[in-house]
Amino acid sequence: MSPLQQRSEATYNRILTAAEACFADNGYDATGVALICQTAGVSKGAFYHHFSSKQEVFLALLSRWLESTETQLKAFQETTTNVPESLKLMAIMPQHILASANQNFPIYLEFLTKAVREPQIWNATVEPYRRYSEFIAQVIETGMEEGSLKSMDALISARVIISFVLGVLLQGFFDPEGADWEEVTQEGIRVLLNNWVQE
Amino acid sequence: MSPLQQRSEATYNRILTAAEACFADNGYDATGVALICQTAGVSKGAFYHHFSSKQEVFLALLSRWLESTETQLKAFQETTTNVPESLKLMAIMPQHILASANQNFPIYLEFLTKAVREPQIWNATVEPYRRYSEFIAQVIETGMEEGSLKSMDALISARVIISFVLGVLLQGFFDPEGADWEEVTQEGIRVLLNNWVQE
DNA sequence: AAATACATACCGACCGGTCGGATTAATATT
DNA sequence: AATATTAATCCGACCGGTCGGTATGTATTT
Repeated sequence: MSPLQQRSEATYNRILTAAEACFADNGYDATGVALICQTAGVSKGAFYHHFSSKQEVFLALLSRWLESTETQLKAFQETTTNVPESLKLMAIMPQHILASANQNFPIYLEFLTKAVREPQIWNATVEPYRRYSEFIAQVIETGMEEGSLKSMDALISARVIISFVLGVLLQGFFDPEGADWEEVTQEGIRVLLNNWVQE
Repeated sequence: MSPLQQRSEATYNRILTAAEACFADNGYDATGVALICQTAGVSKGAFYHHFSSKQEVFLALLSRWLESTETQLKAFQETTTNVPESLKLMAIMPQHILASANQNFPIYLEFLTKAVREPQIWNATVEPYRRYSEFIAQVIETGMEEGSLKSMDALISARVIISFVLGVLLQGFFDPEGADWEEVTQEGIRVLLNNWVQE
């Protein structure tokens, strides 16, 4: 890669990470392009050289996030040994993902609010989410085949798990002091699995 | 009430409902005061006569929503007879609340996103939510005392239920066609209660 | 020299909020 | 009952400022 390309890519990333920070701090609308440039230490010309609009940065951020979660999911697919155990692990995973990237949570919320009105964003958000659901359903079905799980509607159960995890996530973010969310997760998963595991 | 007061209150409400619709359609930031006025059939002067700022309308809307849910919750407190059964009912309730007010869901999301950054909104949102949690916890404790529920940590279990319901709500809104969410709710509650109910 | 990468100055649209005044209604006065 | 006075309600033109985006110039690399 030539030095010019290198520099170009560097500024591109500077803009992206700066935008991520600004969006997280102030929200999408309240964040001006000028602020992003200033934070990135870059001029407006550079910004519009790399991105055609503010929304494009937003979309780039979105896809980057989705890719990373997708990757983390794939990583789990390989460590799967015992089905109930891996379900337990996968349920706890999002907690840690978000714990490590807690300051970015507002952006994800913003993604959701935008997704309501912008079909482009909706697709980009919902499609990977559906993959996630089906993946979990598949794990459950594997468990049923190997006899470690009772017979049931795998997709419904997958939704139940995801719903629970999602809810804990939301609450944990908004009211971190409100409860020991780690414990809540444990208890919920315990109860759910306790019902589904074949003795 | 004098005719003048009547008219005043009428325009006040017109502005509120217009704002609710506009916010739901376009989001908070994208909704200009001018649009709200136009929708309400009211001048800008009238608007700023009743509200000191755009944000104040938003807050008024928020408190109105919180009050209504609070009321609906109180209503349940009185129909409580059998604890497991009423838990089941209460879990289904939010579904119907939101099903009837589905077009307003984006606003609630907006409430949440705003709550992240504005302490005033955060307080107004989290405080009633905590009341909600404690209310459910209390119901559970009642069930434990009367022997219909096993002995457990009531608050943790309450969070588990709420998490699950919240998650279903979110998913059901964003991906209504993705699953039979009614069934998912039923199954989740069934599993949870099945574990907690004293045989 | 040609192209890529960036910088600066600037435009036009828009938006929240203000302001002076008009209109309506309630009250006091005659 | 008619009129005058006051107060509340509402109108809409307008302002200050912001913001996304553009036009144009410069520097650096190939």
